Amino acid sequence: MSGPTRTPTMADVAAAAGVSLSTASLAFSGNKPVSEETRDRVLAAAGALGYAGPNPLARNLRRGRSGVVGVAVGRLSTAFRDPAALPMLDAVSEVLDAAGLGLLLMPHGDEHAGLPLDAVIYDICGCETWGPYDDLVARGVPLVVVEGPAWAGATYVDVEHRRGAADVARHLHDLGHRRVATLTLDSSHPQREREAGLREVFPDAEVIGPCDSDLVAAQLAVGAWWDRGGEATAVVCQSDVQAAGVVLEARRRGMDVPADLSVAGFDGVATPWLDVELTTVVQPLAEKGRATARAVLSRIAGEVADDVLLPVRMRVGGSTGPAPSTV
Amino acid sequence: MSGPTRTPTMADVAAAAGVSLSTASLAFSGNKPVSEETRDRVLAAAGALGYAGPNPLARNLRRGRSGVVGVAVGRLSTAFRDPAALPMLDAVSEVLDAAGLGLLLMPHGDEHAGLPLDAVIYDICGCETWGPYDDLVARGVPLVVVEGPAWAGATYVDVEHRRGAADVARHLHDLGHRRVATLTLDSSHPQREREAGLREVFPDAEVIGPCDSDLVAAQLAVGAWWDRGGEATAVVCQSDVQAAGVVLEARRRGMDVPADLSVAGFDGVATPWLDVELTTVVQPLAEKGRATARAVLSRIAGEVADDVLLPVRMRVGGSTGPAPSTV
DNA sequence: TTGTACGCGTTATCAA
DNA sequence: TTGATAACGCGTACAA
Repeated sequence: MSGPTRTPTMADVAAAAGVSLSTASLAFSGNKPVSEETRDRVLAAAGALGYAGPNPLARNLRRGRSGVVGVAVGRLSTAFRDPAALPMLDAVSEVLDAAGLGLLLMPHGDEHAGLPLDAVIYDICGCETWGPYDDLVARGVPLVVVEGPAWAGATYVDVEHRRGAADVARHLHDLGHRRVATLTLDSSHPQREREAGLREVFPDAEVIGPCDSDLVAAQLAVGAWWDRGGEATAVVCQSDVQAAGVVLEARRRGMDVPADLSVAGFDGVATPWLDVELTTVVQPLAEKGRATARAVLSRIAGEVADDVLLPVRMRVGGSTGPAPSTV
Repeated sequence: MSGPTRTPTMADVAAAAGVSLSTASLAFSGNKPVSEETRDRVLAAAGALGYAGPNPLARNLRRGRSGVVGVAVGRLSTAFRDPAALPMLDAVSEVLDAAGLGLLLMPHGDEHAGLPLDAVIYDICGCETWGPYDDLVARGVPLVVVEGPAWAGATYVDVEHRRGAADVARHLHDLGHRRVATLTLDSSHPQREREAGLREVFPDAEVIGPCDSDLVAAQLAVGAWWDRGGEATAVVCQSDVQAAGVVLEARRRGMDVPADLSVAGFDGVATPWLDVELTTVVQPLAEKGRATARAVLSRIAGEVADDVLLPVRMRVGGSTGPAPSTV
C-alpha cells in the first residue's frame, strides 16, 4: 500500500488532522487551551498514524533538560550489597520519579561523558577524587554530594557521624569498657568523623584495620587481629554488617557476646540471620534519600539548596554489655 | 566586562576560532580529517570560552539515540535485596558502559513516559503485565525480557529453571526422600518452570505457600506450615535466601539439618552467615547479565537477537542428606 | 581540507 | 483559540 513508512512526526499528525503544527503540539502538551473538538481530531489522527506522542529527544533539546539524574555509586555489586544503601536509593528514586525524573546508575570507572544529565548525586564514600567532576562543573550540572568530600559548588547531605560514634563510645564507657578497638572503613569523610567521635571518649582506641563493609571481610580482619594478639573488651564497627562479622568470628573462637566481648555497629539495618540485636547508630536512611532528592530538585530548578545534616539515634541492643572484670 | 553570558555553543567557538560551524564540529567529533592547526585553534577557542563540548541533548536529537537503556526492576529495595540480582546487573552495566550506554532504573509503578530510552530490559519476575509495554512497542523501543513473560517482539534471556529444579528433585529422591514440600514464589515464569521440574520427580510435592525471597518471610511461612501440621523430610526452596530461612527456622524448632530435614535452595549465592553450605542450583549470574546486555546491543544496532537459554548446575552442599528413617 | 545549507522533531513567541 | 515562524545545538551531504 504505502511506501517505506518513516515513523510519523507531529507534523504528519497535524497535517492529517488538518491543523497547524503548533496546534497539534498544544493538543498533546496541554500548555495552552485547545478546543475539545480540535484535540479530538488531533488525537484521532495520531491514533490512525500510530504516532506514539512527542519525540522525547526533540522535546529534551527544546526544554534543555534530559529528565535524567545520575547517581554515582561504586561498583554496583558492592554499592548495593550494603543494606544501608537500598532504603536510601529507594527514597531518592521515589521522590525523583514523582517529579518525572529518572535515575541513571554511574558505576565508578566509567566516565559517562556524553550523557545529558540534569543533575548528579555523588554517593560514594571513600573516593575523594572523581573523573567526571570537572566535566560536570564545566557543564554547570548541579551536584549533590552525600557524605562525601567537600567539593566546590556542590550541595551536601550528611549525617551526624561524629555524634553517633561518640554516643556509642560513651555507652561503652558507661558499661565499664576501657580497652576498645575499632574496625574502620577506608579513609573517607564518614570514617574520619566517626573516628573523631570515638576518640572523644577513647583517645587511644586501637585501630584493627580498615575493611569493606562486608561480613567475611570483617571476620577475616578481626580474626587476623586476634591472631596477632589483639585484645579489647569491645569492638566498634562502621556498619552493622561489619559488626555481624565480628560477632560471628568471636563466637567461632569461643567468646560470648556480650559477656566476653561487646560489639557495636552503625546504620541500624536489619540482620535477621543474627540472633542478637546489635547495638548500633540508627541513620534515617529514607529521610537521607528524600533530602538528597529534594536537594536535586531545588538545584535543577535553579534555586540554592541548603546543606542538610541528618540526626542519628543510638539504639542499644544485646550485643553490648558490661565490660568483663578481666581482659 | 561581558554581559549576561549565555553558555557558549559550538557556533560561538567556531566564530571565535574563525572557522565554520561544520569545521568546528569535525574538530570535536573527528569524524572527518581536520588539519592539526585548525583543530588546535578550535580547541583553544573552546577553552577560552569555557565550552564544555558538544551539547549531548542536541547530539542525541541528531543521532536519534539517547544513550540510555532502561532496566525495569520491582521496587528497588526488594529488587536489590535479592543477592542474585547484583552480579547480574553488575554485568549488564559493565557491558553497556563499555558501549557508552547508561543504565536507568525503572522502578515499578512509575511509567517513565517521556524519557528517551534506546532499549529496555525487563527483569521483574512475577509481573505478567506492565504499564509501559504498549508505549514502548508503539515507539519501537527494543525490549529484552529476563526470565519473564512471553511478550511479542521481545528478546528473551532465560535460565534452565526446570532442569535445575528437576536435578535437585532427583538428588533428593536418590537420598531416599519421598515426602517433599516446596516453598514457592509468586506465580511467575521461573516459578512455574521450577515447579514443573520438581513434579517430574515428586508429582505430589506439597506446596507450603508462596513467599518473597526474604529470610524472615521464609521463616514465617515454613514455621506457620509446621504449626498447622505440615510434614516433610525435605523442603525445596526457590532461592538461597529462602533456604537459609528454612534452615534457621528448622533449627529454632530443634531439628537438625540435614539429619532431620534436608533443605535445597536456588541461585548459588554466598550465605557466609550460615554455617552450612546450601545444596542449590547455581545460575551463571554474570553470564546472564552479559547475555542480556549483548542482546540489548544487538537490538539497538537493529539486528535480530537470538533468545538465550543459560545452563544451570546443581551444587550439593551440606544442607541435604539421606532421608531420616521415620517421618 | 573547509564552508554552505539543511534537517533532526519539538516548543515558544507573537500575531491573527 | 489557532497559525506562521523562529529557535534549540548539532551532524552531515554536498559543494568549493
